[in-house]
Amino acid sequence: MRAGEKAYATLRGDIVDWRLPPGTVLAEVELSARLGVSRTPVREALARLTAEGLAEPQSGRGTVVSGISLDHVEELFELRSALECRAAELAARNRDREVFLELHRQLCDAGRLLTDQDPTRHSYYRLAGELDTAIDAAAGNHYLAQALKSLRVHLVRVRRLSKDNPSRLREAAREHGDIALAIANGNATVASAATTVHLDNSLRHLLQGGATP
Amino acid sequence: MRAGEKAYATLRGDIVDWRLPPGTVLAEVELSARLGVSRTPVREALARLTAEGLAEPQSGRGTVVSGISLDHVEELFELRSALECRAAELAARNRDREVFLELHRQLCDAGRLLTDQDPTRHSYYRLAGELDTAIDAAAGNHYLAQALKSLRVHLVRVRRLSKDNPSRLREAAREHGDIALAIANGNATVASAATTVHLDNSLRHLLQGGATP
DNA sequence: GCTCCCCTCAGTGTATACATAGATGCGAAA
DNA sequence: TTTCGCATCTATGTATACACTGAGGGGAGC
Repeated sequence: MRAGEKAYATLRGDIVDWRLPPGTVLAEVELSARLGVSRTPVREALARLTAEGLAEPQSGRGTVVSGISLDHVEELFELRSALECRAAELAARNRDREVFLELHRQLCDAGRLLTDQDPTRHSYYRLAGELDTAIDAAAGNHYLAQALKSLRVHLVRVRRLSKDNPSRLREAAREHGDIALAIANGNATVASAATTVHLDNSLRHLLQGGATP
Repeated sequence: MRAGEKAYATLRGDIVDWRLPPGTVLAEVELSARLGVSRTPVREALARLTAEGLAEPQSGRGTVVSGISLDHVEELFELRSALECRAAELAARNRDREVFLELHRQLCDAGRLLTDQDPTRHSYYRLAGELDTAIDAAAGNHYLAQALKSLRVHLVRVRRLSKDNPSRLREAAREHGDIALAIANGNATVASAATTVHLDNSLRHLLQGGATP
């Protein structure tokens, strides 16, 4: 792997997983020593992180990990809602019916995924991610997919703001199932509405300190 | 101005104004010679352009100006519609009534701006830009504004795909006036609907080879 | 004559040296 | 004692040298 790519991936992971909390100073010389590469690829990585909004230039000198708080979450969800509702509408028009029926079946059955001893909820989040991927693919819009991709980075960070809550995750799985079913049925209006409902529930639980996938 | 900033601004302008058409190879050594800076700031500029989608890595080696065609325009407008409709709704809720009433007045009077001998339609596009800025500010959503900002770069490129059409511009001004009025009235539903109508008209005229601001 | 392999070269990837600007701390003066 | 100014220093901005990879062309073999 290229050194610049490695530096970027490492820093991005560290920021998203809160190993580098907001406000952390990203000094080029220190990072190049820690990551074992020279300053040039580190600079490239910092530029990419800044473009994504994960880092910010600090008063014209230096770079710091960008802050994210519950104040920002409402704005983030407003954008998310706009993008995901539209994606769901487009997906409902162009979808492969069988794909979303299968996702619907799996999501209805997701309760089992949450009863086992998987503390990271890995299998659940993977299924939710598959729904996102399927919607992006069915929507067939490169620009929309790109906008959603850059948005999801921030959403992963936000997820760490609060603890997972099994009962909320089960509700969320059901809501995801509603979305998948509406898309399978080719009903754009219902798909958009189900997405709106899901995001509103997620946001409220998140602001209450509950779980919000 | 910093060399990297200068290189970025120059290349960005050249790409947006079609002086560097899609497919143009952006070679680091050639650019550093042409721009009078070393390869380091050129690399920084190319990285930023790639992140914005104005340039693309070519088969793992080199960078080329990204293509944009009428095939992409529909996708671009789909994303634009999702973002601008939501922005209009938010603006309608939080707006300063007087600001948008004033914009409405100016837009209703925009016919005069188009009758004079301004071939670049500078004064008209400036007014349209003021409406965009006012909506972004009233919406009060940093993430949404950022998404719209990165989208508008591509829209400027698209504008060059077709010639300006005075009669379409006059219609567009009226549509903009409708949007401003709905926002001034605090009616989110109408603001969103007016935006949808405006974008649909713009897209259809663009695809017919007419003007589309 | 065609195809495959090797050599060359061009251009990117990385490292490092040097320039420069902003910040910080210390000292002096009011 | 406090404030202002200067010096120093640290971290970034830029340039350049070197390494390496991938592509393209030419030659040889089948």
